[in-house]
Amino acid sequence: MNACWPNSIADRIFQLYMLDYLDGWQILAVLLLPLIYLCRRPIKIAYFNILQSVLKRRVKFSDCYIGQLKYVGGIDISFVKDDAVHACISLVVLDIESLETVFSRNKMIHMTCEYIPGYLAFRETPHISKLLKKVRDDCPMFYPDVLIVDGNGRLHRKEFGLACQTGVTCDIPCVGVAKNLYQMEGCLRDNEHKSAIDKLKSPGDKFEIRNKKNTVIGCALRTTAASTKPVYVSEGHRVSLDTACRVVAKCSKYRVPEPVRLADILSREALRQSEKS
DNA sequence: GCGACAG
DNA sequence: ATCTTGTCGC
Repeated sequence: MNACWPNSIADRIFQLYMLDYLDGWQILAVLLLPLIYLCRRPIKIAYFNILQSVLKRRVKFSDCYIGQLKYVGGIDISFVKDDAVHACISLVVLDIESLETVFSRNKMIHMTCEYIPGYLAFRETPHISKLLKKVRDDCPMFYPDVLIVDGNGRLHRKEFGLACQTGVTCDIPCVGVAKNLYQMEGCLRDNEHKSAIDKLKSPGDKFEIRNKKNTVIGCALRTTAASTKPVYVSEGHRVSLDTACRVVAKCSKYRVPEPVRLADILSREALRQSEKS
């Protein structure tokens, strides 16, 4: 059963309202979101489509940093096996030069929305934005300058995936990193794609991924010498694809960039600890 | 309508 | 997302 109200919804509406992201009708639209979580899948999808297109108008696929890039944040959510509700979300903040953890926080949550491919953001963004807001209030000195989430940004059917929605909702520069290719028309795991992967020889090598409309929406990036399989990097918000790739390449010791990797380890560990007690 | 499908 | 040890190779 997912018949419960997301307790973050008030925060979310307020946040969007304050950022001047929503007019009257759109506020109504977001107010209805918890009700929509209870509806059937086709209704959810129709509604999510509308919200995506509303929020998409705010996304910026260009570099607009304020100040210097110092802290990189990573977000990940881990789940309990056979339990669709209980999960743990972790935020890790690293110094981009030394790659040392300067801050981390995790929190037990319960998911209110099922996973629908293409609409991952509606499942994860409420929790991410809540955690970020808390960090911004409690320890603003460690608030990340750029955030890496594990999920796509612009590399998405509607060019508006998790990283975009998180970036826009929280108004933070955001990069999307996916471990698998999100397949859609014009971008498939076919032989052409596989042969392009084979051409990636050294860390930092990448190739563009294009839309059906021939727009560059993301990159396959080889992060280390050891990993044959690339990660898929795309713009989230307030970063260009070029910058996104540079940030990801810079903080990759292993295939998955450190912030996301450490967040994954931390949230998994926290989940195991809470299971014992 | 059917299949594919980030986490 | 989750289950899951060792093992082969640089």
